[in-house]
Amino acid sequence: MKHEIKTLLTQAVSSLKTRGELPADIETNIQITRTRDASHGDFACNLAMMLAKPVGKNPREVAQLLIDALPSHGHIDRVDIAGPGFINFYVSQASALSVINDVLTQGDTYGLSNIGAGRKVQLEFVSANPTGPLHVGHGRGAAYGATVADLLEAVGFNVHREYYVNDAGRQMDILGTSVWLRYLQLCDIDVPFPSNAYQGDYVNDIASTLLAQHDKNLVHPLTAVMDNIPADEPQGGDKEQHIDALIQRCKTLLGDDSYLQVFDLGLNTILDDIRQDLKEFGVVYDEWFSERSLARNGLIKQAIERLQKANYVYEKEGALWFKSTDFGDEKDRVVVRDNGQHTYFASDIAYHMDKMERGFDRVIDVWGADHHGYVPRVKAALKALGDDADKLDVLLVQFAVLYRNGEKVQMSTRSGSFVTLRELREEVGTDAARFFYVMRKCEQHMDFDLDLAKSKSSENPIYYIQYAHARICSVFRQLAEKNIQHDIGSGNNKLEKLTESHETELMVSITKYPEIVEAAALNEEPHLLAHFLRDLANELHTYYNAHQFIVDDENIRNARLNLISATRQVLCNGLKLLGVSAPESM
RNA sequence: GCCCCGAUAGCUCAGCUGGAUAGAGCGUCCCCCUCCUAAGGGGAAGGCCAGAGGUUCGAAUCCUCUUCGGGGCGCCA
Repeated sequence: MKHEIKTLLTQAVSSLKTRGELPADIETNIQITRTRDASHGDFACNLAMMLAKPVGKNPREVAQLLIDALPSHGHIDRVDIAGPGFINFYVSQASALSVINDVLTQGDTYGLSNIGAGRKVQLEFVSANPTGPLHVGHGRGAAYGATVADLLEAVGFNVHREYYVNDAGRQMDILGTSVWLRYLQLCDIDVPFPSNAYQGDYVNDIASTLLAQHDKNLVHPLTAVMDNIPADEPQGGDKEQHIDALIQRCKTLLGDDSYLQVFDLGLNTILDDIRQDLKEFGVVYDEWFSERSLARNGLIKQAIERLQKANYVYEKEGALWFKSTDFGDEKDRVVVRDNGQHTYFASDIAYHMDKMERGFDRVIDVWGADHHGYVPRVKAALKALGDDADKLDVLLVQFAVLYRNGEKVQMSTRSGSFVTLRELREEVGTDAARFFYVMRKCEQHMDFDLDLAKSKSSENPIYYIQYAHARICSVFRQLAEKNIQHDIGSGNNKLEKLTESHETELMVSITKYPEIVEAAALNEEPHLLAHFLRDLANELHTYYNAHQFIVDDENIRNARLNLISATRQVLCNGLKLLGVSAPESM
């Protein structure tokens, strides 16, 4: 309807232009909005006020010109000028009622559209280092990314969901070494555990598996392990030097093959856990992209060579630097260190180069807000490579700060004292977690009150929405118990019986649903849908309280049943898009 | 020091990208089940939209500055 009105106005403007009543070169930006107040009709347009000044007439005069030039339309009863020059459109009742049948016939597909026209979008999200279980901070990125992906798919984009696995680098070496040290402890070697190693229990579990697989074949005496290792921080040394020396010692004593086995056991165990965790959270991927594969396939080398060829790389103090300042970054960045190792940034350049080569129309990265400083250099690299950096959008998700008993929960992966996503799901349930995470705009800091989310009381908006859905299902169960048939066809013929204000409001909301899905998808703002569903549930509950559905008059009964059945369908479709279940009873 | 995000009811947040009288939930107070789930509904109170300028027919929304929060700025990953 919105689009139809816009078309009508566009026609009006062009006919006024050809008749010379509007200057031919004037620019129009036609915005149709839904009115907040029913007394202003159903839709409003501010075009007349925007044209008033350039045309040199008062807004109400312009509005009258536009209305006179407006082609007639079967579904519009009346067009008024109101206030300072708004043009208000009144939609016919028949048109308003028709939405109910639309929903009932379209079912699961109501709200879907094809605005994306099959364009390929790649969405990379979570991509947490596989050095430990996902924590609640990752949960927000997971819920947000998955929902944006589903929304984009709902409006017709071809979405490719991807997880970038950081299976290379120092953090992973620390993990491998942590596993080995725990393994030594299991083998009664009294080796001190570094303060900078991964402290979590899961490291012990992996070490147990290692012991089961290799018996004591990977054991080395304490003296060999600790010989000449610089002191750890608690002993007055440097924790970084301490762990790095241990990593080297681990590699030397085990040899390449055995080291890789320990490393891969840690990596795969944790990755499997992450995969399972996300799956249970309703988050699935099309691809798990390995960072190590970049080097293996020569992509990093290729990326750096391309940058060199384009003359954006120079050598300084033994390292290779990328001239990102040529593209607006604050300082140049190292891509290959003086020890010959490429930096993480070099991997990222290669990864993004590869994304571009895979032919996506659009590439979206969902990152934690702490990585915001990283955006300019990645975009700079893409520009330097000659790619279209505008194809890349980085969505920054702010941290979720947890509160327990009114106090901030401190989180640290290293110390092992964090709340995992799995714990959160077990405490509050997947539905509530998914919903809570996307209830806020992603750039909004979020206070996640664990106690509140845990409490299974009416305070939880997700229960409120699910309850509305279950309530409707319950009505139909009652109907069946009373042996009354719901005649959809007859209800559809008697929709004009739906004259109560509650009913009209419900219909308007249902009509809005496709617009909400569209806006939520195109703006990457799932919270719009979350809020819409809350409002829709509220209208349903209000209606439920004010009127009986199972009444003696079968015309009214069937019409009302059609309306609540359509409402149920919209609630169900919306919840599904948010990754939340729609229970039939509660 | 530089950069990003935020500031709206007592609390947690919306506000459709500049529109008509700024909205929800929670909390507080009052009311509603002989009736399809009271896990619900209705009503009341509660606001200098952080502050000051600017842009225009019109600003919570856009721009600048100030104040106050949160986060980030490595040859770490």
